[in-house]
Amino acid sequence: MQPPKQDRILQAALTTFGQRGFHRATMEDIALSAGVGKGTLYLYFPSKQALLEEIFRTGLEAYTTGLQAIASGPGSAARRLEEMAAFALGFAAANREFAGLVQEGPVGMREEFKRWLWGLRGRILNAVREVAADGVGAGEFRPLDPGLLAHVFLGGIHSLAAAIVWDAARHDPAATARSLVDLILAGARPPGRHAVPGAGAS
Amino acid sequence: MQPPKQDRILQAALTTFGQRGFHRATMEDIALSAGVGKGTLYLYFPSKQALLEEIFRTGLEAYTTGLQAIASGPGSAARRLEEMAAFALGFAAANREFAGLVQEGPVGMREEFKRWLWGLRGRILNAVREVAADGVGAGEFRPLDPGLLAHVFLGGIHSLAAAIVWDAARHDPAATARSLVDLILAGARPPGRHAVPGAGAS
Amino acid sequence: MQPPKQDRILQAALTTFGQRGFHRATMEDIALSAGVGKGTLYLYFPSKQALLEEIFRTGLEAYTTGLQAIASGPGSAARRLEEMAAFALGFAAANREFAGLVQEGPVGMREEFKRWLWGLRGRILNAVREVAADGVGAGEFRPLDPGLLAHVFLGGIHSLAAAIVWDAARHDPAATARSLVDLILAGARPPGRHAVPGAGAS
Amino acid sequence: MQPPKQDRILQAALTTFGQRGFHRATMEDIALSAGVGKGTLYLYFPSKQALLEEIFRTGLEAYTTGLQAIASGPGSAARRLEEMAAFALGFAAANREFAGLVQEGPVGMREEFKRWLWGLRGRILNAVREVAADGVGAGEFRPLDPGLLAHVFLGGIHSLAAAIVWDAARHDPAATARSLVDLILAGARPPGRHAVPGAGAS
DNA sequence: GATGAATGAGCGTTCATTCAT
DNA sequence: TATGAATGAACGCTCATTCAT
Repeated sequence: MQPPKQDRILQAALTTFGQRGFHRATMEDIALSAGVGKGTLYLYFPSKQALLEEIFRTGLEAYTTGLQAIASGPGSAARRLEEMAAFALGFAAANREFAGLVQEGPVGMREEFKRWLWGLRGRILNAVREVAADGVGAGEFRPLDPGLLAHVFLGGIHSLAAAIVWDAARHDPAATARSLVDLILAGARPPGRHAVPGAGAS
Repeated sequence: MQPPKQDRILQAALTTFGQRGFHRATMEDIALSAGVGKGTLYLYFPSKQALLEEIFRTGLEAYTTGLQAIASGPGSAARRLEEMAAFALGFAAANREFAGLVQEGPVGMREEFKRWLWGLRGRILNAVREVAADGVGAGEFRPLDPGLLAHVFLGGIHSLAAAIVWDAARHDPAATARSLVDLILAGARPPGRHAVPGAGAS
Repeated sequence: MQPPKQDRILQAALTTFGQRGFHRATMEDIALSAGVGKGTLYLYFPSKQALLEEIFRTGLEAYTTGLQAIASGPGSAARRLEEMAAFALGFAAANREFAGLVQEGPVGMREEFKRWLWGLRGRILNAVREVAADGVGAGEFRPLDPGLLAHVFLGGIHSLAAAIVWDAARHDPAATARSLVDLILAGARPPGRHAVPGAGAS
Repeated sequence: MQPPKQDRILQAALTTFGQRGFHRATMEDIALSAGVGKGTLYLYFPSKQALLEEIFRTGLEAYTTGLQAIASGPGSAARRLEEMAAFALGFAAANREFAGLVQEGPVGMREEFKRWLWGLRGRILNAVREVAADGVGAGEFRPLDPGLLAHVFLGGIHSLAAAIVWDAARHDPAATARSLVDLILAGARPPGRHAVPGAGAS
């Protein structure tokens, strides 16, 4: 009962949405879990939708901001990628309920909010893209499509995050991040073997 | 009115679920879209849930089977990865509505069906993992964690697929697949530069 | 498949109504049980209601007619009452499904049909009433309200019939009829004891 | 709006079920009649079924308890029978709607509840049976089957009650009860006339 | 502010009935 | 005559939201 009521409600909503899914969760469930009356929810949030959106907004904003801060921070491109990966995986591990909810997808959201989500996704992709472009500019990376690297990097992270959420197994975000970045930087081919032009189309 | 009624209904359901989301779509919407009476839906599918699950089952089974066939087919590991990427991106491009629906996530599905989905996901990851292991065994790839490669590979593909679905822009699956695989195989570092132990902390 | 189709349908409807109750029985159930197509039912009966009413009509008409025949037949009043009781109990025992259905009551019947039923009930009460009046007129019975005797007589029979239907136990209609009539004719008091005016207030 | 809402709803349900029959009555009808919203019904009763069962339970429990109290009370057997008859007929007259509903039969009830009803019926029959057995034991009645007397007694009462419900005519429960019991006690035969052995089978 | 009783729009599902074959 | 695929009106029930206290 110590945290301000608004936070208690958000936490209760997060838990409830996570457990039962957005549509199966009722406002009564949430009120019960928050230890407040049903009507009280509406003093702090105008609707069930708004509750969900607020959770998404707050959580994803923190996630995005964290990634952007690292992206625009100091260090080599490789170093920053590794930090971003560690941050993202650590975020998922530290916020399983939230991560699970996000994986349920943009269920029943207003079109407008879906666009905001898509924009956010773009901001994250952009952050990675810029790091990649930095790397290319600095000669740290070979010339490559920064956008493609962003998809592979983030896609890999989110796939791993999904596994973390589902398996409930312990993972070491830092170690996983190191391996992931190593794979992406060094590639799968053995050192010394060069790509043969046109090899892919043989 | 030519395609058999069951297919008309599935198609209508796919479209309606895709446009409005599972929960907002009503059986009446679907019936209208299929050009049949509401009761007719129940002659072919026992419930709204079943309709959704049938769509997922059919589509994802085809997707998974396609990937598995390539994975266990002939060709070098690199070659197979490229074909799988091309197949996956082509599948998403050719089935935008379905791909979009899948991205909505397992909304409101029975726990049992969620487990089936998760198992399917495992089968797909496994297919990639095996190709990766083949590559490592044949010396085509350096020693690496096949599971990690699977996450990076599939994560990258699904991230690109999401972009394809949203942007409605034209993409060339084959070309994108080539670039993607090239990046993963060769890595982001310039050729000749080797990973320096501890380089990430420069 | 030998009995004419109309009878097969009626029999199937009787069984199905009896097993599931009128509202829970579906026309499909009945068609299945009769071994005909659903549409065929409507060639013989205009509606589900009509099917039920026809069953009631046929069965109750036979019941009523049987009772009336005995009532207006030969024999002493006591003798006729005994025959009527035996007939009624035998009818219930021989037509359990039908008797059970009747005990479910006039479920969902049109007001018009309910009136017909009520009229039928009146005809049966009248038949007994006339026998009672005969008995009084002939000095076989003491002066009494024939209508009251009709209620007691039929009420007793129907209460016993309900027990027969529910218990599925074997009963001997003739013996039960004899006991029933004996009780009603001789009364519960020991022979020789006369009703003492005001005795009830002792 | 004065009686507590639960009672208003029960009353409205009783009336509506009585007028339209259980299956034709809709929850909306009932809500309208009770002057509350449709959803409100579900705050007090979990389902339409439950509403019906509650009506039956409450009413029949009162009826049964009343009869049992008289049966196990003081007084001669004859006296108690008369009081029970008066109570039963008075109950029907005072609760016409309820009595009519009961006569509709156990429509659409769960098998479990039907068994409860049947058990209740057994309790009532038993109450009468015990009074009859008392009478026999005390020499007040001649040796007779108490169960048979119970069927005749209750059957007669319920037949009369049905007439009361349908006719909407004024009846005097006490007087009718007196006549009924007199008939059953003294029998239909003129005083002094004894049953001739074998007469029934002549 | 806080509550929870009350509301009623909305939806999945059933099934008697129709009608093209 | 016989069929059963197709229909859509009808209804029980849920739950987000409101508002009197």
